[in-house]
Amino acid sequence: MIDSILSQATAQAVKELYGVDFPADKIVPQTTKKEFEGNVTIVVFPFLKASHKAPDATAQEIGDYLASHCDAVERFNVIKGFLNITIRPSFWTGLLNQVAGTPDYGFTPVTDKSQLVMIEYSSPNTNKPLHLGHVRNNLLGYSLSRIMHACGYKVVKTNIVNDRGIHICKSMLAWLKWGNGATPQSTGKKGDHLIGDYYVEFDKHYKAEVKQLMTEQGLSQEEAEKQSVLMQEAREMLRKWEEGDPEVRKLWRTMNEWVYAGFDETYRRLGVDFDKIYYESETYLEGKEKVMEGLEKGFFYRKEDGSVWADLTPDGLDHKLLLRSDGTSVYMTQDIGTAKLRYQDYPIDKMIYVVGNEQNYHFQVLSLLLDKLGFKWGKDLIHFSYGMVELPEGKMKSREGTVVDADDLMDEMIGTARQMSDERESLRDLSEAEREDVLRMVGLGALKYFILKVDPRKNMTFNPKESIDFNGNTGPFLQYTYARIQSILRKSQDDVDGTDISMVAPNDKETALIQRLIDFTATVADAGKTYSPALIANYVYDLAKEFNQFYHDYSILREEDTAVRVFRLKLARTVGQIIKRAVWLLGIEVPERM
RNA sequence: GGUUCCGUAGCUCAGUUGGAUUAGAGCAACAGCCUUCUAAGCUGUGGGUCCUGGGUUCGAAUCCCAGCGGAAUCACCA
Repeated sequence: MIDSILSQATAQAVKELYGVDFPADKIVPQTTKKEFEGNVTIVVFPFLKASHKAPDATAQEIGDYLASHCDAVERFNVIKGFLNITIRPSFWTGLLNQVAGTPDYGFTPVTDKSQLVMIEYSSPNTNKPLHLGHVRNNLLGYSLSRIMHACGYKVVKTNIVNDRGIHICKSMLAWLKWGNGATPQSTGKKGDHLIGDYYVEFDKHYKAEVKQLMTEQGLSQEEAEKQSVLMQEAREMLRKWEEGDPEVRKLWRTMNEWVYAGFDETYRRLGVDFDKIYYESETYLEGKEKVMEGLEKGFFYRKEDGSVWADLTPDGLDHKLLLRSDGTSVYMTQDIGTAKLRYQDYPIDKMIYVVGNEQNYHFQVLSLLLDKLGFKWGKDLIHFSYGMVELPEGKMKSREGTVVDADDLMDEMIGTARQMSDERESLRDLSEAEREDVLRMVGLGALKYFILKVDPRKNMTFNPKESIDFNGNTGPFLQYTYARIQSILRKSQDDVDGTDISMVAPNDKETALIQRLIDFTATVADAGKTYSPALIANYVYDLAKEFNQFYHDYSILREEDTAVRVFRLKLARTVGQIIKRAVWLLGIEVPERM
């Protein structure tokens, strides 16, 4: 806001002084460094070619022009090529009023004309419970959906559940053999964990069998794996499933229901949800038709053995298999199929897939294929690719039992929040239920912020022993700042909105805070353009940090001048509002006290 | 080997549409601050060849090239 006024005015100055048209949007004013006087800085080096003068002389001339032509500018100083501008006090209070008075500040409204973006995330397999890697996926996807919404898109959150295939058959087989009819009810276990246990059980017996074959019959590992009775039984089960064998289908349906009940609980606790869920069992045959269509149109070709391929060498990629020689589909074919269904269901303008970076190549190929097949959003599909979550000793490995389970992790986070709050007074007068709610918000806030503040592209390290912090650059710090602000507001007697504050001259800390509040709009827009929850996270931390410093340096309630007191209250309240809005974009809740 | 991504403090990470003698936070370490608006906070100290070497220019952690190190991927797996 202040930025655009200044860049417009500067462009005007350059035109009038030097007769050169310089695009205003190329002029990006910056916040003045703390060591120098002023609020906003314009770097004049880019204008030197137009002015044919030394940097400081150019800055001086532009400064003079701005001082006489732009109301917002009170005074300025020049250091080398840097023009530091001090904004008029009344302008600041006006800006604060504007931010405070805009209920949807920073967000672009969604209208009938808005584009529709579909975001696919989560996409679990139904043979094991969610772990830390899924948590990263879910939190990123959900936050992204809110950011896109804030940027004015209609958003459809979707989940494609991988509910069929050999992995589920393994669990089913193990359950039949060693389960003794165990159910979530009979064991008291969450359904997804129960099924996960049988998946592990299968793997254990399978490994033992292979080992036995190798030692007793002297087979190579490859041969042993081929001869494994257990694996053959699992394959047999998959074939029966595909034939629609009623027994197998019934068991499959029952066990999947258990898993879904478990997933639903995990999703609910994580605070994520979906608008539309697709099941692979319902979509995996769909892609075939599209591929055949592409074959007829000559986009693809058929090999002698009957398999269908796409030649992507003109695009710098390889040949890609689309249909096996037996006519069955592969992963890529399925993704084409779900794309088709989705496009039937929704008028998609933009598609975002939140999927780990191990599938970068897959999505490069998918984008080309969808484009060839005539999906208008295919070419520009976004693969929101994120890095893995690693443990200090390396990757998580289910075989070695080093997987960090999502449910356990959430329990631990809430447990830690409970421990820390036991030492505190501030929650004493709340009811048991209210207190638990706060602990839940804080524990999950810590987890969510920990994951979202990191650049998604990077692999991140999670150390279970040191666990996630609650101090410093963390979710609880943001929540604490918000709760502290609410506490001040509860204690204030002033009529915040009915008092005139236009004559207040803000100090440096206050102008810095107001500037940061204004920046929220640009930050949200940037986050939407670059698909980056981390941008929001780091923005809101800076804001909260700045407020806490202000809080310690200047009293608010004890300030004697009413106008100044009210101005500060309003500032604090607005900071609170923006923190709440910003962390909402991350899927983090804020408690009124903590 | 091909392609893509990453490399910043002891650790976890910001900063990358090029900007200010001094590259920022947090954690960990050390020293302070609770009769005072919530100490999950604030202040200070120590800690860096921004992987290396070139180049581009008024100016490079940021852009380009080469190299080194790490990750992912290159299946009739998903």
